Amino acid sequence: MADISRIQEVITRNNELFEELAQLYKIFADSSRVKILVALTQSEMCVGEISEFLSITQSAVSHQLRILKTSNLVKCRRNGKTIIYSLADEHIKAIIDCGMEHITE
Amino acid sequence: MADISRIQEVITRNNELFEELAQLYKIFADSSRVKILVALTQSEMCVGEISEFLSITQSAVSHQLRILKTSNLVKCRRNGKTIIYSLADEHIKAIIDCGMEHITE
DNA sequence: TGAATATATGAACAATTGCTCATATGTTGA
DNA sequence: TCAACATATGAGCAATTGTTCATATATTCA
Repeated sequence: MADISRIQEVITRNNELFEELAQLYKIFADSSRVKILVALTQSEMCVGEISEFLSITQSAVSHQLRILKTSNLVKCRRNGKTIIYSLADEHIKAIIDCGMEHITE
Repeated sequence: MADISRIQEVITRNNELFEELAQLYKIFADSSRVKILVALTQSEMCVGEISEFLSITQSAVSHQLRILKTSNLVKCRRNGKTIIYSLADEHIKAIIDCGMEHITE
């Protein structure tokens, strides 16, 4: 039996942290974005390639990539006419693996 | 440089798995639910206690707890008039910690 | 320079979501 | 049995979201 009011205080004090945490999970909370991120754990890719295997329009992919980029989960570089996306850091794979472990238990 | 069509095939074949993964993250994608889950990592609690420190109505908490329960993230038991909620398993803390690590890097 | 190709952006819309309000259900103790 | 308390549920609503369509921007190459 823990002291509830102490827990309450911790939650309240770190309120913004938990808002931010929810915000992070919100990005993983869409299957298109999850599939994009999973694909990018294997290899960098351009928009057209992603669009093709997700069976959604180029526009939709572009919108999702913008969300991922704004959240610093992916980065991109231009290569001629195409723009190549890749994961921004290694944490992302860890987060995916962590959720995966819960599902496939 | 990996073989894109192989990646595409893996994504397509495991399609439902990624849908399920996104569904899992969707549950963590709300700050009220995150705070509830974090609080429950510290101690089991009844609905009234949760409602109090989240500053949302008992009804809202109840709705969220139903979502958490349906998704098997929390379990509950009755104790007289109150109903006491606790985490369903230890994975949940792991998922939270994993996201937290990304934020506080 | 201008057509072709690749990507980004904005508006619009349907679907989903989290909340509140009102009320129902369930439990206790007098 | 009935009032008081704790929790659950359903309807309704505003806000957010993911997509498509149309169009803008950027790059290459003839």
